[in-house]
Amino acid sequence: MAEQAFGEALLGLSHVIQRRHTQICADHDLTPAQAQLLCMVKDGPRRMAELAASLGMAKNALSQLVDRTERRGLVHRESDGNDRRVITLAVTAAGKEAAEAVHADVARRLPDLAEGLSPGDRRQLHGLAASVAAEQCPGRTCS
Amino acid sequence: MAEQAFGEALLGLSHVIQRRHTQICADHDLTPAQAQLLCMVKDGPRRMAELAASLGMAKNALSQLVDRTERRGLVHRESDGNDRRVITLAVTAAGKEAAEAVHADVARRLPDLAEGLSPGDRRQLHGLAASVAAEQCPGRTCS
DNA sequence: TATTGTTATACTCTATAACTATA
DNA sequence: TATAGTTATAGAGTATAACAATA
Repeated sequence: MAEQAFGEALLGLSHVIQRRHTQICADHDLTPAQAQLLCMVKDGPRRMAELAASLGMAKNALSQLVDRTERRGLVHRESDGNDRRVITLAVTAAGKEAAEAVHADVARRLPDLAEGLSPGDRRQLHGLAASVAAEQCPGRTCS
Repeated sequence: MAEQAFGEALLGLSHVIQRRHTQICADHDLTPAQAQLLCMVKDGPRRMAELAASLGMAKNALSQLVDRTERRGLVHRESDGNDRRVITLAVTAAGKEAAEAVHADVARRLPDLAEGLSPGDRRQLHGLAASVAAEQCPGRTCS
């Protein structure tokens, strides 16, 4: 068994997680980007600028992602009224349903990746992953 | 501090790793896909079909990735001689240099993500990540 | 003038289907 | 006929730059 450096091990873990997540999203006819967007608006409308910042993407990239997601009937743009420059994004009923289905499936199927570990090791990994993610990217609990 | 489910914690960890890796690749003027390709051919030529299987992508998708990478002067196609259908892919000098630079940078900078952990926790995470990655995706040690 | 969001354009990545050349 | 690889086409994602409307 080759000694694998820490960096490579993290990268390998990330790859298997990403691959499984993409599959889960695809099973619900979603791309990962759209699933993430839905997750952030499923509990109430949010401004475009706020979403772009949370997603770590430029506002124009978000605008294009929203275009595609809106075309699928999963979200819709709304005017805010007070400031007429502002657009808020809300989920549709179909979007909310999809978001919750993916979220449940992530919780159910992603942990399978660690099925080869002992229960104690799984708990360890759970805690360490949460700790690193929280430190590097605070306020980002999304499927 | 919100209780984060295991699936969400894994996803959060994967996101921060992926983001950092993409940045490291970009610092060397590479995309993650191209860096991965370079990594697989940097120690000797490989057949297209073999590469496609290793990368988990269809052979036509690989052909296109190779097109872009070859256009940048990082790899080049060679005929195998024996079977004239076969094409082998080799790195150029520039490609080899880039591959090794990225590889070194991954080893140097990716572990920083875990800098908030104790040395013991880092060792734990290292072992657990390597174990899960090896089980889910054997033979895949690549930057 | 500064801010919010969009449009235009370009490039990467990946997928499906149809294709060429060799075996 | 089967295999190795390519080409055509399309859609998703993201980036930069220029733009429109509102404050």
